[in-house]
Amino acid sequence: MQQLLTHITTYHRLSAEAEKALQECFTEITLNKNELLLTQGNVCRHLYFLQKGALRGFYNLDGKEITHWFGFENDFVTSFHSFITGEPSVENIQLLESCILWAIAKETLDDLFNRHHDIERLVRIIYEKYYIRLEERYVNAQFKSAKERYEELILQTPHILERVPLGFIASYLGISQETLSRIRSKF
Amino acid sequence: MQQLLTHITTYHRLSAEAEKALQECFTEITLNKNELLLTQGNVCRHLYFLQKGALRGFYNLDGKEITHWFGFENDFVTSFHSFITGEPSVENIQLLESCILWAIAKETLDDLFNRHHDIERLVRIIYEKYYIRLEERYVNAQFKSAKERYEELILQTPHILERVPLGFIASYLGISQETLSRIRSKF
DNA sequence: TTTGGTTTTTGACATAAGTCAAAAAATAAT
DNA sequence: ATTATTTTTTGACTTATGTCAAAAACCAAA
Repeated sequence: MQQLLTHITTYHRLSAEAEKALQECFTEITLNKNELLLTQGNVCRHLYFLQKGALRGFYNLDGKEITHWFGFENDFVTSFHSFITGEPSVENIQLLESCILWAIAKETLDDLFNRHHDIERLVRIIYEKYYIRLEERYVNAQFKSAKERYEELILQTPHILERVPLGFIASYLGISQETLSRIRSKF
Repeated sequence: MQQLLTHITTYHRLSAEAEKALQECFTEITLNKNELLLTQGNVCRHLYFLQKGALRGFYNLDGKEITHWFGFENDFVTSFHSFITGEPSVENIQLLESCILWAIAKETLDDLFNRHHDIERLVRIIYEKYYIRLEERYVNAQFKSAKERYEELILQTPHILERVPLGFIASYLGISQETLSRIRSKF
């Protein structure tokens, strides 16, 4: 919990009361490797803070699993579309390692927003940062070669190679595993 | 201005006072076709609401212009990264048609946030919707073929073909103009 | 260790998309 | 209308990446 509180100060400093209220609204969850935090078809009613571990978001397309994001320490994770719209999720969230997570339900968060302007500001600022991150990913996906995308990924998340199977990384990069292997072989 | 006020109610209904305050903070701007709303290297200090017209965001890469987004009626536009971080923009915003815009400066918006929780909520909700949109674009960019991306674009923005030269559309789709032409020729 | 399973790499070939050059079509200017 | 300019299409060829199959490397138990 302390880690979550410390982490959010990198975005915005909360008042003591807001911090206390926030603290009371998160619940600790631990799950084991390969377990699913969310299964497609279900509504994702929670936002999670990933304290320790790694996970991936993936969906099924023509019988193949497409990994479209990874989560690591200090990431906020959820099936965003489902969480916001309340519609069933098209994606699954699977643990790549055993994880410690902190969960908050959407209604609880909305309630916090009503009680503490400060917390809504915090989330507004977090959204801004996450939006910028996604914009960067979008530009990479659309306008860079497979090799460039791979190099960019290693730069951004150097630890990823030791923690995530190459098959998932290839999928995330939008290339076949064979192509990724060949890119890697040419140092 | 009325169009802006009406449009934001599709996201969140403001109190009368908040609406009044908001109204006073936007300034009307009209610009002609081909003019630049923002030039790379400059900090983008404003958020704009596009009442009428069309524009594009593009940046230069190896001497080529990469169009990475379009704006149309009722879109909020800015160089988001620059607007949020205060760093010089890497992108340009150019008018594809003569436009009517409403501008608000970042400090003015921050001031509104302090005075009206309600307006910060509105923006938080707008961010959520724009994030979801961008996620969809990302998935298209990364995991779909050029043909699929084109079909998706036509579905989302049917009017785009009459308003935007194919060269810009090809760039936006991340393909060469020749490839786009060939996709189109096979109906 | 040895075995069995998973993950990663390699090879041969197929396909999607890019590049360069030129023609054709559409638009704008005289 | 006629010419000039820009936009779009077509053709020939190249390159990046995908697919399928098999081999190799790696890992985890027994």
